[in-house]
Amino acid sequence: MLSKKTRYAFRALTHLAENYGRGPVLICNISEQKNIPLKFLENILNELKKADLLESKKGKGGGYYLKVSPKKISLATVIRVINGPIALLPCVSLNFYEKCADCDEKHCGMRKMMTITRDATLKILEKKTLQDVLMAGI
Amino acid sequence: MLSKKTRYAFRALTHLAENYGRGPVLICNISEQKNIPLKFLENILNELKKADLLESKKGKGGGYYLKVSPKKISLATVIRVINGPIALLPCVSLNFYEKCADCDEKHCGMRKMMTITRDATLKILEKKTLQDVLMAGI
DNA sequence: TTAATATCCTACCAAAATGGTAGGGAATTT
DNA sequence: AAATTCCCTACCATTTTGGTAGGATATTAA
Repeated sequence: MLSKKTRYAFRALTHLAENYGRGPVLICNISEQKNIPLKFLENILNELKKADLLESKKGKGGGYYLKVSPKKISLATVIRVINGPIALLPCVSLNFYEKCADCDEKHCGMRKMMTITRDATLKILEKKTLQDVLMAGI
Repeated sequence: MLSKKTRYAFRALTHLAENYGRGPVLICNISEQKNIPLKFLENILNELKKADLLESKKGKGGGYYLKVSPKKISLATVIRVINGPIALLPCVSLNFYEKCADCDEKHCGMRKMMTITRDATLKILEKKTLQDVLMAGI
């Protein structure tokens, strides 16, 4: 399951996607309109910025905005930044790989099943973008 | 990610699958051979029993054994019993559904994306069984 | 009928993750 | 220099995770 934080992140990002190309949006506006605790949102947006998905401006007229088009931000990317691994086992994760303690990876049945599962999941999550979320929401 | 408990459950179940049809297996045997903390394993097996995947016998010659063939136990079933929901959002879960706080389900883009994702994931996890895990491990 | 063998049940516990809050610092604009 | 806005560090309560302890209960065999 995605954490509450990740769901907040998606809500904030779709708001920024709706305002793509119209300049910075204030944290407090997103917070109010999307009903996300202000201080919590602050650090979510900051993490997304550090992950190079957002850009920010300080001072009057400042705020946050998407660094690239909503078409170029996949759901997989967002999930990885805020939620962590997408795979069901660390030993089949592409971005957060960790070796298993006891198993021989060449002959581990679970690993093979989880690899197939990961591929099926990623096929969707890598392809679908913030743009798709917007379009599907109309 | 699957919890450690869920991974223990799968390891225990594959052991029981290997011994399917040969009578009960002792908890302590599974614990030793699969390197799972004994007391923790006790309650994992018990949960699997309550979920109707296992049967048990007390006293000498007792132990645990699969209630049905490894071919009939899907990975999805095991995950749901020990790990919980498979879907990425409660509002798209088939077995653990919960309504979202703020969204109108008919017009929620995220919900639609997560439904597609769930279907892709379940297509694998519902079809693959303990038997497949055994076969893939050879 | 008693001892041995196994599972079953309840309760507890430490460590980590989750979902925040508080308060001030630093950059930018007017 | 004042106002605005993001940025950073630290803290905190609650829940989840990953166990452990100890005895109760059922079954079998002598």
